Amino acid sequence: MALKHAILVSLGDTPMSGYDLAKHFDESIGFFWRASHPQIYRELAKLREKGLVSAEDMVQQGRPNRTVYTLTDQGRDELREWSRQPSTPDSIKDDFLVRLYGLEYVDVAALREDLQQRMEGHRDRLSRFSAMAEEMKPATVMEFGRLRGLEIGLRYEREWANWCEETLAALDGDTLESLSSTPLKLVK
Amino acid sequence: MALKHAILVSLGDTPMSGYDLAKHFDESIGFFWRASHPQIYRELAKLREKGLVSAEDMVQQGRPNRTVYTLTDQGRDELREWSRQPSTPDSIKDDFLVRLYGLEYVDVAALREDLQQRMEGHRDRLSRFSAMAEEMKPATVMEFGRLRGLEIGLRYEREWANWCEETLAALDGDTLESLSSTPLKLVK
DNA sequence: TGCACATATGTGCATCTGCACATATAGTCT
DNA sequence: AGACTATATGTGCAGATGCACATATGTGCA
Repeated sequence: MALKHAILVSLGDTPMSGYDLAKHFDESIGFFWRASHPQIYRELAKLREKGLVSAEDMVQQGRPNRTVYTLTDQGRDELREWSRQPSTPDSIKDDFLVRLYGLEYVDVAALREDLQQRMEGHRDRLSRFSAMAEEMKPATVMEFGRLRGLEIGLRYEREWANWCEETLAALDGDTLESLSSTPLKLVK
Repeated sequence: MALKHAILVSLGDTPMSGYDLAKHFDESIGFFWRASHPQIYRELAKLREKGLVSAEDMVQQGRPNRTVYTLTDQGRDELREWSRQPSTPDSIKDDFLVRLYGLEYVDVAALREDLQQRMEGHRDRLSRFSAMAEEMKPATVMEFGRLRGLEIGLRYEREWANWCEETLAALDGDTLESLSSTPLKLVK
């Protein structure tokens, strides 16, 4: 469970409110670990109880008050402890690939639409990541790590975008029509 | 939720028991959607109740009896219905990348170990996938879809393996030592 | 005045998921 | 005879997750 740790790391950069964190997850660290705001608020409450973060109420004029959380030394210790455990292997869970796996049972027109959407998403992120990576000149250990993270994100998006394009071309062309539609039988 | 649909598609290939399905998930479709055996048995019970699969008890000699499940026409309809909904965007949840993002707080020796492990895993799967892809000569629509799935899996593993190697080299070299260890401050 | 919107923080509920544990049959190995 | 392995199917529980909904403040706009 890295939501906890993603929050701790984020708060290590700078103290933040739950609201800030939610936005931060939407923008930067969210590529590695997504989280919704209720999830974040709930987790913050737990972290506070355990003393891994400290909380301070900030009065604001013109806007509702905020509770700003700060990483504690205990939180830092927890991060180090956690980093000594082996990471859980990455596991893909992709709706779309399950459809492709069962292509015979699927509405191909809808799949094509979906694929188009995906491709655009991957291209968007690819260009955003490329721009970000070019700006980064790592001067600290942390920045080095983040650039490496950006780098795998970039490659991930690039491969997906290309794959979508190729797959779309194959689906639009006569590839499908040339194939038998007989469901395959697995050998026992 | 594609576990349901991953099961339906699998049963479309050939009727299977829960035990068979669990193995099948470990081997083939599991690259797109992982599932443990309790999860599969529970899901099967639900699918049966809804009439999306039918069940038949098979008496075996020398081994415990099995319940074999078959995809029904209703199940096929459900798959088509499902395929018309847009797929849920793929979301990465990676422990390891969160650590890299918070590199300053992390035990780098442990991270290196972890990275080595990862690289080996990716290389293993890469060579397995390559071998599988070379054997495949798609003759049906279904096989075409599965080859495309294998193709993205292959690229995914290749990029990860390369990235691991590069990152490991950077961590083993003097890259880190040349960097300041001052935690970066984010601009507000 | 009324309404939508951004900020800010939550609760409630249904499911998904992972992990440990339970149970039963039959073959193999020492 | 006892232990181990493979086959086969589950239960129980805790934690993660997603989604809808609730609530409060202040600004801008028609």
